[in-house]
Amino acid sequence: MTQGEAPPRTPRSRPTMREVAALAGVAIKTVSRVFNGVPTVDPAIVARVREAADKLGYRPNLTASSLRRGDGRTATIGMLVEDAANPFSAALTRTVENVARERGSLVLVGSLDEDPARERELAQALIDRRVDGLVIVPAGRDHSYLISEQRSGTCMVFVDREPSLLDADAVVSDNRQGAITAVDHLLKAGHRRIAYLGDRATISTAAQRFDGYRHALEVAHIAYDDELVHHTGASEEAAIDATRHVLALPDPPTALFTSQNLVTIGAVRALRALGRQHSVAHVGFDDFPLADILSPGISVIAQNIEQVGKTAAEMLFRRLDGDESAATTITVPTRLIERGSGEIRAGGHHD
Amino acid sequence: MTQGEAPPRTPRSRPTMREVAALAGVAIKTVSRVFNGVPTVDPAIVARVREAADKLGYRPNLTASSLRRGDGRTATIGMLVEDAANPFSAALTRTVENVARERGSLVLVGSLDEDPARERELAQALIDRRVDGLVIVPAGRDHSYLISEQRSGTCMVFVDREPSLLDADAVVSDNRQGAITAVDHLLKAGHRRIAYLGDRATISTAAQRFDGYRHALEVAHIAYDDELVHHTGASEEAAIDATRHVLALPDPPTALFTSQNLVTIGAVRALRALGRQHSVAHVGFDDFPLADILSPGISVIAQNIEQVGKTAAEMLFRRLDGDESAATTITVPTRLIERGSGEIRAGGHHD
DNA sequence: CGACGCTGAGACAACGTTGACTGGGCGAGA
DNA sequence: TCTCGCCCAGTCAACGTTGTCTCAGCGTCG
Repeated sequence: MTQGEAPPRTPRSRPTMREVAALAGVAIKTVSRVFNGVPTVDPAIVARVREAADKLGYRPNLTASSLRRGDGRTATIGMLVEDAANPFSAALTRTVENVARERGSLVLVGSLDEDPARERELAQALIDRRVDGLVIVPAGRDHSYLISEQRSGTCMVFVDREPSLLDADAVVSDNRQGAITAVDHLLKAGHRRIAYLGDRATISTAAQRFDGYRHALEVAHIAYDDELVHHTGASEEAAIDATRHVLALPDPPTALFTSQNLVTIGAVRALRALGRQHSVAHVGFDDFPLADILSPGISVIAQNIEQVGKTAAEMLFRRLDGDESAATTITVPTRLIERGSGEIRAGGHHD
Repeated sequence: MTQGEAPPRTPRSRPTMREVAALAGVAIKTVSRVFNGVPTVDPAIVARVREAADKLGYRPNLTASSLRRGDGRTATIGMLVEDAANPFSAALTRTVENVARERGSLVLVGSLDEDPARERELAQALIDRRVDGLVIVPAGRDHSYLISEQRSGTCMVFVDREPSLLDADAVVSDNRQGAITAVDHLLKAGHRRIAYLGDRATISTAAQRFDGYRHALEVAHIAYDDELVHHTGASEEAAIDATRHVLALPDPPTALFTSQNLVTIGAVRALRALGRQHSVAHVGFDDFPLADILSPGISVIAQNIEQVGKTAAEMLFRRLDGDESAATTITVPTRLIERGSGEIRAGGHHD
């Protein structure tokens, strides 16, 4: 099998309006009118054009169309998330996609892996493709590079974390209040030594949750103890180590507050490995699948991801529709889900 | 606040090469050369152009570029999955994105929700945006509508399920062999009555897994019993019902083979609700997070999603690079992960 | 019967960019 | 000194589409 044999290996490239027009015996502009649903075309000609288009397998070229069109819209929005594979990002992507679909738009996704350089690169790549707008879960702490894009008319909404050095819309969860709720819940169960295990404090959401933790302790007149606090980064292994470490202290915590998904799961693993899952109370930030099926079930502060994503996408499209009002940050409340682990009382077992 | 106040609300539209050229005092083509890294430009002019571009916040318009360019490539590929939010699709998307990124491409995603009409619509939407290629986890059973697109030069690779009525590349997991392995494993543990709970049999992967189940039983000379088989669809609730139902039979199964993720989780829930999780053996198809942390841990047939996604993306890019060889289907092996639930012996408890 | 308005279709240019070609300046070799 | 060729930047047209304008045909009304 060398190369010669394929006989009807057709033109190799996509048919254009010109070819459809030629086949239908009309002007190219008429084909354009047909595909844009302009009503002032003779039905007989519409039929002829459609037939010719079908025969050729013609599909309009939206990139050419958007280039020529007045508004230059591409009916495509960009979405930058931490990692398309993680459940939080995936759920967010899906809700944004749903809103976009209603508006006839598609979504270009990119994963940042918490790398600010990647954020810049991918944001540029999206802008170079002239997406109509951007939904960003930012990795970096300096978004001034987007100022000129914003001025050039690219709409953008930040999600989960607010923009820095840039004035733009944002939709975030109430991280601080969520953390306060979690810690209050543990305090109510009688705990006085509550450990904090969380992501790196440079990540703004982690910082807010940590702030909530400190605030709740302060209100309860409990002295802050550095030994009970570990900013581990988002990794199960590190969380396992940190959990083991705090539980091995001379005066160990009776309760854990873990402020991020993977940290929560690491803590769950460590507690089970130590056989302490029924004696150490535990509330995690972020819900996760099967949290209810473990024993004890893991109590969590759940974010309303659907509402966050939906709100963000709707904000973006409102901007695209011409809303010029001042940039806002919308805060979406979290809620506590009691499943057992957070209800273990100090100095005793859960029922 | 009516409308008049914003003072330097600049041009509102993006600067073009023309404007950069004007500011730098060169021809538009020279700007083009600079941004394309053509070496035959005086370094002093390069610097002047770059400076002008920076001052204006110029970013090249890739859609215009790809329109004019010979190959018409958009450096964008399309990816259609079942649901961007589910872990399988999300993991797949991410591996494809990784390969695409190396090639300077971005990924447009769309969720099909098992709806063939949506598959068509979204495939068309992607093609209308002139993606360079398509990675599809198909929802429908008739892909002939893609024949003309394929002939027009759009490359496509099917993932997880093979194309029907279309000759195209595919990358799939070895569903049948995986199911055989699962059932064999249960047979080895002494089980003779093994229930099958799975997705609708119209879904090809489900059909293949069911086929593996039947084959393994046949080889073991175990009569097929219709009562032990439920094609529930991919829903936890339905799986819970089906599990309860088979376990309530006069001659109930001693082991379950669940052929899909949500079905597996439903079965897990049902077994726990009945307190039977330590007496009924269980192997699921598809791994899921925290399967190891349950007790017993859930034994599964794990797909190698990363390899599937990577292989598919690489195939696609090989086609884009001009590979014209005949369409192939690549089968990626699965592997059994023993965690406890699948090792429960017939008529007894696991160690 | 002629001017007028309306309907429906084509001609032309332009969106932002790049491929193909042109042309001026300059150094080298005859 | 003249010519040839090279280097570098510019001109022009085109990618596939649509906005704007034009124009032919036809029915209407004074």
